[in-house]
Amino acid sequence: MFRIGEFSKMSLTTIKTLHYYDEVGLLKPAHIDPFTGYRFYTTEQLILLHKIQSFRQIGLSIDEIRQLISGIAADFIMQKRKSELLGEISAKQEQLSRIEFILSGKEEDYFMNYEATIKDLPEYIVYSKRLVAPSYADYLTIIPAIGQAVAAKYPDLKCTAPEYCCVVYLEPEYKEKDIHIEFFEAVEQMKENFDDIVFKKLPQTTVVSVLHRGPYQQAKGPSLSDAYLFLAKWIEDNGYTITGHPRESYIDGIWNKDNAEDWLTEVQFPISKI
Amino acid sequence: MFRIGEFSKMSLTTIKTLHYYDEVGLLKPAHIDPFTGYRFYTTEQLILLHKIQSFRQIGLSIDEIRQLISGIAADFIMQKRKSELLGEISAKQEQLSRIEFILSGKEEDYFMNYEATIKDLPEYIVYSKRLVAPSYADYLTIIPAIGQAVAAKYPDLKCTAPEYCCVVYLEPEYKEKDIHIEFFEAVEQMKENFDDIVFKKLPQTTVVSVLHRGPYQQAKGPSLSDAYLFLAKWIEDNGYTITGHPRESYIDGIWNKDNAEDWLTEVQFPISKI
DNA sequence: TCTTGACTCTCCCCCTGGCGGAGATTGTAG
DNA sequence: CTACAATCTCCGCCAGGGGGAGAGTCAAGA
Repeated sequence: MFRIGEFSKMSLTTIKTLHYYDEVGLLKPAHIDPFTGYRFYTTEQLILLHKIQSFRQIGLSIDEIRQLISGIAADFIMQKRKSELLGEISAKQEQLSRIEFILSGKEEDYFMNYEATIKDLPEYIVYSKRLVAPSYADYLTIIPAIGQAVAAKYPDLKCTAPEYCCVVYLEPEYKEKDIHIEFFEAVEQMKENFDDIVFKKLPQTTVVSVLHRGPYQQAKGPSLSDAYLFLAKWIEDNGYTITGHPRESYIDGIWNKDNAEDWLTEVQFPISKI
Repeated sequence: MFRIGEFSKMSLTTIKTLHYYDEVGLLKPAHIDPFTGYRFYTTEQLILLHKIQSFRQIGLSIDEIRQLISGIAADFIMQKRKSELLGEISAKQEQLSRIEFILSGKEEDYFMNYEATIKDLPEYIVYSKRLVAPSYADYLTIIPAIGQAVAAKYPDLKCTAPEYCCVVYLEPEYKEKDIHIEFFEAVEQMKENFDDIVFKKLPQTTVVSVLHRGPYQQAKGPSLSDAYLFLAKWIEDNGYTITGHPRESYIDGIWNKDNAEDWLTEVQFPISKI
């Protein structure tokens, strides 16, 4: 019978840990003096603790070790831990890749000053319209008109709060003219389609996004196209693939901010891992 | 200005998390109503939160993000996180390797029923003696004699509590006769050498160890040599290299347990990763 | 026999990054 | 005026222990 300090040195385990294992019922002392409360251990406990240490070293939780010691389903627990580990390793490797991407950005690559974030967009109920815009400048007339048409048809229909209003680019390459787009605005309920307005559910999607602050085009400072360049590079360097058309979601713009420097747009690419 | 619920939907962040970020000073609302306590956010906070999310996704802590936002030492923090990640990934890969080793052990490999544990042995002050034992059976006469000789020379010298008493095998291959060994016993202080007894410090060492329960040799059931086989396989399969001679450390034996089934021996191999 | 110092006990708080719930206000729509 | 939704603060919880306070125990030296 060893007192806890001696047992702690034999097993290379701190007294605190032995207290804890006693408390959670993982390793009870062979005997506890009923008067002093002193814990006494034997070499039986040393064997068990050696087992516990080996299981802790492969990352099993106290609870899993408790199950293993009860003698059940060793293979099942090991398989479970193995698949956990595979997931954890690939998550860390992804973080590493993203860090290296950031470290690779030089000061002179001014378009690298975005922060890419992965988001799981929820499902949205939207009305939508496909159209071909002669040029970007025409957005400002075309898009408000759609909203007005819907409001005229369904006066009770409300947009979601907060608003989610975006444009999807249907063509792969960049164009200055005759831009094929689909416009979406999130609303609270589905309604019947009319004219070219289609109500649908925009499914849940995983995207990588950046926020673009400022006007859409400018001579000095980043234009919106830099956000696209950045995301394309990010997606390639971090081993993702694009699974859909890019979206621009408008947060602040000419309708609520006079100064173009204050405009805020989110660019999103649907992606998945390999 | 958005209330917290609306802001939460815009940013895809839970209200709880926003409360928490406010509390820890990571993201303060633009305004708090002094009468109701309601929090109000603007798109400025949305931009900042987007940054925070991207940093959280690469595993930075709240504190590190707070430093980054204060505008200091971005590269330093990223490098630090990178080396952390490299360490974490290799730790997980080691766990994976150990799990796969366990899963590869079939029921019929009865010698696989050991549990390998890595330990950092502390430094020990020991007296030691090199000798050649004609056979294993001679241990029982040779070793006690050494202890008696030391006790006669230094009556005040005490062994450590708990005892640490081990034999190191100086030759690489297994032998049944004329075994070259070095015997160690941990004591409390250094003393002058005498005869063939040498006092020294056994340096701190990393070992992989198993516990062997039962007699040293037996017809059915594992013999001590199975522990060596097991460890050798473990070391190779998990990508370690042996960096020293194996040790047997005696915990329970004939001196305190009559029944050989109760003997307990620890076998240790000094190792390092690649 | 007394004292001193080393051990050990229990109890409580701390770490991370939030999550869940209770009970009390506040805001808004019918 | 009354629901009901939104929000507030406060408290406890997770894993795996670490740190320390204050009190009781044990063994050896004077």
